[in-house]
Amino acid sequence: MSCESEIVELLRESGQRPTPQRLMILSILRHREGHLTAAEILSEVKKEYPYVDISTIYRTMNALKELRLVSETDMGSGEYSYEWRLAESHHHLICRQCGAEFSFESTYLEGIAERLLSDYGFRAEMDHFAIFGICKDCQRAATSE
Amino acid sequence: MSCESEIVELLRESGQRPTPQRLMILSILRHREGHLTAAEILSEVKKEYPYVDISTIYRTMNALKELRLVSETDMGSGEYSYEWRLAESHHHLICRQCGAEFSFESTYLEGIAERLLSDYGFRAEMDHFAIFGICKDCQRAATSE
DNA sequence: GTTGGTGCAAATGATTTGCAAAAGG
DNA sequence: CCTTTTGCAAATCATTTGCACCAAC
Repeated sequence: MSCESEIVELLRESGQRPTPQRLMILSILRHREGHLTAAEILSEVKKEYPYVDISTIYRTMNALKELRLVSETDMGSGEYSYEWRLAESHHHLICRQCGAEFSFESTYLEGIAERLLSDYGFRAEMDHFAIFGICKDCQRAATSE
Repeated sequence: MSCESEIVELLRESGQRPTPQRLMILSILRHREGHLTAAEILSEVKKEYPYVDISTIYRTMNALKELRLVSETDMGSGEYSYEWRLAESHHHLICRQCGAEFSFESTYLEGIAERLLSDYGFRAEMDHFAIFGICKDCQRAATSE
């Protein structure tokens, strides 16, 4: 991949080592669209190298989180989801009734970060939001009861 | 309290019973500003009645969550925070460097829910958001390094 | 009485950690 | 070599659950 070397560089700069495990994890994060849980990443990596441990996934995710290369999102399932941050920015609508997920473009939230910066001096990182609510279908079902 | 009876009514309507434990929990949620973790609620309730169990707190929070009386928010600490939903709506800015918390008015996000409803038919519940980023002081510290 | 709620203890499940061995630079 | 990372196993920690007893209606 074209930007593989940039990432290796980034890891090195922060005193970290581009081990094969990490490169496999990175490749999976970058080539699979959307968010993955630690367990999902683990099972993908195991296809290539069955000896990886879940702790390595978590340790890698924490390292990448600090480098701001991945985002960690609470999708309401009890486990976190991770996503490559340089993917096209978007957010999620999650129906708390039927569990359906929709994504929407980040343009909806664009103005907010600017206002928070000018009003509070706070540099908000609005990468990957999960917004809970009720979807169209469940609303219809509720009113027709 | 003035609206105590309304809440008791709400519980009854959904087939639930206003037990002393629940009333204590409700009172704490309504009289303490801001968000509380399950453990914090527990220790408050224990001041009055030392036999409560943490499981009762969780069961009550889940019941109140379903009645939409409390919100549950991931504040990034590894445990959820709960808050009385009818409190004045606001959101949180949390600095991921120093951990400082600021709140901001819900007006910032008001337009978004409307747009999500008209564009996607999704009724978003944007009660109590936690937005992570870098606060003013930590930005200043970073640039002056 | 019947249903729902509590306390307790035990289970669960995600995430973290200690440690000795292996690998990177 | 010296430092970081790994795999493994064990620990941790928040949350949930089974169950017998109790309380509300």
